Amino acid sequence: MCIDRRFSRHAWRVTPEHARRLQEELRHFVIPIGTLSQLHLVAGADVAYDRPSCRMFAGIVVLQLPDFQIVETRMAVRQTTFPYIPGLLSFRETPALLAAWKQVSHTPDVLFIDGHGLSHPRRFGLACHVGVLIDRPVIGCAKSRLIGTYEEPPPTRGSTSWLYDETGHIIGAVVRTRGGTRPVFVSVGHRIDLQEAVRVTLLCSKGYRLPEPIRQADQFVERIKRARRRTS
DNA sequence: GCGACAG
DNA sequence: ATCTTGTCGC
Repeated sequence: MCIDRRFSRHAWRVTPEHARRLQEELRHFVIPIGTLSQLHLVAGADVAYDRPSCRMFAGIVVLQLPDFQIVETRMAVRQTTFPYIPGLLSFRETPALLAAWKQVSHTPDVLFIDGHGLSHPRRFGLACHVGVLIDRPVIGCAKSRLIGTYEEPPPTRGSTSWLYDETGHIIGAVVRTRGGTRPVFVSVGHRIDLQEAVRVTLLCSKGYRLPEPIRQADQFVERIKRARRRTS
């Protein structure tokens, strides 16, 4: 029986209440400023789940610019130990992502994470959590909204609009990385400002909706999962 | 109580 | 995220 089913019955180390308290504590360590002095190596991180075995496959792919050639791929497998709860995603995926990160030898100039950063209920989404722990520039790039309001950006590639919180403060950007398709939600993860995050996201978008680093990480973990689906 | 809700 | 084949459209 996997953790998602045990959830309603009992036992984990960190309860949702505790997790939220930790986010309120850790949010103060996020550095929402900074620009990249160079952009030679970029990386993307993502996680895939295998329902039946309750395992998760975290992967990190490092690419070199300007050709986007893959220079390194690393992965880690972990048993799922925390349920998916909107706003607490990092407590589910961070352990596996960190395990994969520790194996990376080509330290990238920036890391793209598949999820939100500051555009989060407590301003501490997955991108911030991972960013603070590895203390490296991280950009949060999510495929859908978690919180905030925004106006649909023009349908042409490169157009953007801001994402605001209930107070009217900017917490992220809605970016059209490709014409004719839904935009992505970019936010600060760590050690980079929003403007720079948007700029780099567009620079790394190679004709697809998802920035190339994340798209590659996506395919990578998907392949790993299929290849190991029958092993235990 | 009702609707929203990253992956 | 995952379950899943073909199909409509640029």
